[in-house]
Amino acid sequence: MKPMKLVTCGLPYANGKAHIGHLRTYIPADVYVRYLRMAGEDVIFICGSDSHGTPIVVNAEQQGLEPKQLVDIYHQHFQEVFKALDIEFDFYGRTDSDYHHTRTQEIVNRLIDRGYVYPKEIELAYCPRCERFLPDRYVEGICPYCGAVARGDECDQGCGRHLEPGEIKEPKCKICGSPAEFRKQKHYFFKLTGFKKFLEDYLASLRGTENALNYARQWVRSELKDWCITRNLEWGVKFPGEEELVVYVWVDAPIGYISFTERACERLSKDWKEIWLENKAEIVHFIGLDIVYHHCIFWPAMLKGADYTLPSAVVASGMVKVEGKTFSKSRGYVVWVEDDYLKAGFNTDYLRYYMVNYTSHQKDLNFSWEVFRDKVNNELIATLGNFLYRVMHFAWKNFGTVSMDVDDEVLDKIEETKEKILAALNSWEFKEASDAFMELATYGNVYFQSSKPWELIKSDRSEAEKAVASCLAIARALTIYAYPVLPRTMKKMAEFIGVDAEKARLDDALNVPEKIEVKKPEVPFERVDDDKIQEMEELMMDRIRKAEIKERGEIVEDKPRKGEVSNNTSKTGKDAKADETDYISIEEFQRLDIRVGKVVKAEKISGSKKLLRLEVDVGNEVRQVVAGIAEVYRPEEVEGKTVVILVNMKPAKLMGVESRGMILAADIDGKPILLTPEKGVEPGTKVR
RNA sequence: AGCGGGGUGGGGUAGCUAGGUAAUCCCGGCGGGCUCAUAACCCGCAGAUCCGUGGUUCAAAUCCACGCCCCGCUACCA
Repeated sequence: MKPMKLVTCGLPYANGKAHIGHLRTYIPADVYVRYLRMAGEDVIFICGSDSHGTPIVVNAEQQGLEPKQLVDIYHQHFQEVFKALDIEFDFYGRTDSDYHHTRTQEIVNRLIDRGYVYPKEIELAYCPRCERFLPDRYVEGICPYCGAVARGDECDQGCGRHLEPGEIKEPKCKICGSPAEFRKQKHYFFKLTGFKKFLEDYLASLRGTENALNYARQWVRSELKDWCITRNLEWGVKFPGEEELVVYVWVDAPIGYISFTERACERLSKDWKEIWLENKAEIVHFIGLDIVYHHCIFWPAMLKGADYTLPSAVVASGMVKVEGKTFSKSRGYVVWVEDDYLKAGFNTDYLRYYMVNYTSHQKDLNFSWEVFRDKVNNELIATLGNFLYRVMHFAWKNFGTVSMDVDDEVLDKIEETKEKILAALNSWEFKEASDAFMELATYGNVYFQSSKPWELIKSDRSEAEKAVASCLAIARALTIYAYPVLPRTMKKMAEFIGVDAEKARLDDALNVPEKIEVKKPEVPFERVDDDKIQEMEELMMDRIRKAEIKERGEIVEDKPRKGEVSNNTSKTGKDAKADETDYISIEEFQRLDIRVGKVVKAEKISGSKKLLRLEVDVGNEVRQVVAGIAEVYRPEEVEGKTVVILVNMKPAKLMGVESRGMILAADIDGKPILLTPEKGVEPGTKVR
């Protein structure tokens, strides 16, 4: 009998809404669990909200809430989002629950009893006004080495040097802005240094994705430091014997994997001790790349110290980019799951497919609305959906019930697909798994196309039925194989041919019944139309623009500082270049004939995504100009607009259309924003 | 700065840990076929000096060195 499997996902921090970056971990994990179950494995799948830590306390305070109330909000939010996306945990807990506190204290006590914890006095930043000790990220001051504005622990914007506590000059509380001071405090440390040898051996045998393992191995090879595991906070798990201290969140958060397992096991009538104490299960952690060292270093050392079962695999997903840019909430490069995606009403299977199929689990995933549209329309619909529908529809219309005399070659192909999926899962390559069923769908389309049942039906009904039977067997296999990725749609499609996808096993794809009764099918997927995508892009552009404006305000303040430090940063290259800019004379500038123009007509250039053909009134004439603004502006938006145009631009032909002039625009990451005069100005007015 | 991961046709992506006929797949472009199917399906064509420079080898996208560029992480934010 195969060992039980426990699959966990990194706990979302209950301090903000779910975004697309979260899904990069949760969707593949859910897909993995669904596949395992279909392969006949016994799996427990758990997760929960990470409720503790300073940011939650601060954020709650700023909103006039108790920490628990804030956690309530996001705990609820995440559960709703997961439900909407068919991410189904056996148990979804929260770390501010009693049972979790109990388990955490039990483990911390074990570590203390075994001599892995010792007290030590350290200096910490304290804000007298907030009456709170400040984590380094909440301390701002001046770097003693280069004079740049720095964070408590690191000169993050200047020389990059690591700062020891107390080293920073003029420390200020980032929350209230008042001066901070340093105070001596007794804290407790975990003897991580004693686990170096253990970790080296452990990491040599730990399974998982290379991105995580390589990173962790490297980390252990370098010098390990003991780990401070207490904080001066009210909110959290009390440290045994110290009323003033709580356990550091990164100690208690992973213990959630244990405490949530306990609760899940209660529901499932299983024994959690078999998993966490008796080493009778495989433990697989799905995490984001940013928390590798917690899961591959601190966490195993703690488990080892407390004599709990060690994880057998750590699977780390790559980063998420948005429209090609680094994911950033503050800069607007973010897709919110609820406010953006769900609100727009897209089928949730589309996003599941995108998250799984875009690229290897370890690599960076770029989310772009255009790619989203293309993947849905050209892959899910054109290849998979179309095949399912054309086959079912044809079978229903012409036969109703089909005798399943299936081509052996087809059965082989179905078997082969299953093998590919299983192999892919084994190496955590979910794209490969989903590519495997997409390939089967293409194979089905080719089979249908080349056997021409629509012709055969007129001459040889039984031959036609054979062809349809083989295609139906493929369609049936597809509803099963694709179910973990596209549960909603595949469940629906499976019903038309009498399959219960939720209960099916992968092996069932080959157990073809003698007859299949086909019900009138519905179209599996709705197309994603361009207008909707444009709407989503505009929503994002708007957000990015607003973020830009906000950031610009900040940059202005930052300027003097940047000048000061530019000599000893690695970024000097760019700055130096800026200083050496070739100046142009006023005469040279005057050679530019820049005028205000009015767009009298605008239309798309067929075959081009970026270009619009404009007719612009520049005062003495109407010019034809081709502008690369179609990605951001629709023709009807541009018509009537007053713009700024370089009139004596050398004429050029773009996509075969002559352009006499250039419309000026601000450039935000390659997206143009048209310039327009601040007051009403007649076309032809010179710009100087 | 250190460490880790990358740089492959117009865009995206596979292969590179076990080096061997100049390379996968999806969009997009072009041409053809089909009409059962959601302008969906099928077939074919065009298009890559596989970041650069050296080196190892009979043979390198694939191994080694140096360089350039992008990204992530660096333990008291989670």
